[in-house]
Amino acid sequence: MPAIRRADEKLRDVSRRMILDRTASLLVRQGYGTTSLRDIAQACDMKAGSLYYHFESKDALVEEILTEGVNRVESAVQKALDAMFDAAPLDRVRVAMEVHLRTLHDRSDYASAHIRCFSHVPDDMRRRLRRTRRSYDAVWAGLLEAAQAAGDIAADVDLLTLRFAIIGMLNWTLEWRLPSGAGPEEMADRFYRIAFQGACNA
Amino acid sequence: MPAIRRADEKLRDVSRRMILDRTASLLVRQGYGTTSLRDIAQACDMKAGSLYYHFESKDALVEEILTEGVNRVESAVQKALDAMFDAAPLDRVRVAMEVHLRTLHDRSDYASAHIRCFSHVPDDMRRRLRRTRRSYDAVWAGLLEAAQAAGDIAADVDLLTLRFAIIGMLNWTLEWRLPSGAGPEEMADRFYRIAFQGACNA
DNA sequence: GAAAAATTATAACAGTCGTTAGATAGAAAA
DNA sequence: TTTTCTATCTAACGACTGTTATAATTTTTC
Repeated sequence: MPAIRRADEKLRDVSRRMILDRTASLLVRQGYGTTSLRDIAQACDMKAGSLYYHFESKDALVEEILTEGVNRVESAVQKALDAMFDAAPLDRVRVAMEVHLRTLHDRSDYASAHIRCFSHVPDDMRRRLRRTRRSYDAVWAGLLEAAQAAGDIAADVDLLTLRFAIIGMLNWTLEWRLPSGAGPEEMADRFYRIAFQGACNA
Repeated sequence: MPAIRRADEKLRDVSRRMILDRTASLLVRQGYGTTSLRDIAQACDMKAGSLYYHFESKDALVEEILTEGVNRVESAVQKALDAMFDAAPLDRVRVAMEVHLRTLHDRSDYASAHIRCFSHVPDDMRRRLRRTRRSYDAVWAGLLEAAQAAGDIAADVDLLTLRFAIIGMLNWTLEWRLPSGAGPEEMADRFYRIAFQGACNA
């Protein structure tokens, strides 16, 4: 189907990836229940039945996307943190915010699809996704605990609430269009400034 | 249908309100596309066709719920602000956060349904909902401008970003279960402390 | 009580849903 | 070329969708 293709990658993998990509985009815009297999097939220049050569069901296709959504964010953040393992705790938090936000707004829609569709997906799928999330949650819990242990975060700040606040700020950006001129990194820095130094005059 | 009913309220209005309430609850849990009229009817101990006596279409029913969702939050916040019109700008912000969060987590699901379903609703409905949102956005813009004009918010803090951050923190609480023991008001206070004084040691 | 009005149920419509089995085309291997 | 495997299409299945016209029922009015 694609005109140009590296010799070492199978058509199978290319089509599979295309289906995943375009389905993710549809999921972001239309949601889980409103996106039909025929919608997906049309976006891939295919027929609905052909999708079953690559995926055993609609839910299997969706679940793979949403799972990859979390995993992409987690591995991007983890990679950035590993490259600065000896930095100051709060710097690590700031970088994690930047990478999280950048991954959310990059060209692919996997992470956005996860955020947009998570709560409306069938119960058993959501249960499995929740397990996948937990690993990423632990990354953040560790980051904030380290910063508080180092005395950089005030002792009376509840870390769970702080984590809610940070992730909420970042993920909620999907609901707005970011101010033109301010990329994800710039926005993340502004959020960092608000959450850690506060919006008030010091 | 309901066993007990005040003498001065019409059966029509009671049924209509019940349909709205229960549909809102379904929308929160299942989303727009996955909630069928037969689901709704069953939740109301009715048949799907009977819903058309009260609403001219599924979308009309949904739109009324989502619109009321914003309006409830706005009027609750506005009412609280009117009762403290001469308070310090930041106190007004803190109270707005509390009322917003409390309305989001009260027994009715209108505001939650709006937040959960907004992005997956048909395009024309979403356009109209966006107009409704604008009025509430203006309330927040005014609140923050006043606080910055009074010198309570640092001059170099971008107010649009701050608004994103605050609304994002508050609305994202729908995706977690709030820490047991901390009600909406307590959580709002913690968020206020984070956003305005910062999580760092001063 | 009967008559009128308001509210819900019934049953079907055309269309779409996820899914499947089998046919078909294309590329790779022989 | 012939054969074999890969990838997609076709056409249909039963179930479900929003919606409608009409009938039945309940509630209110007299």
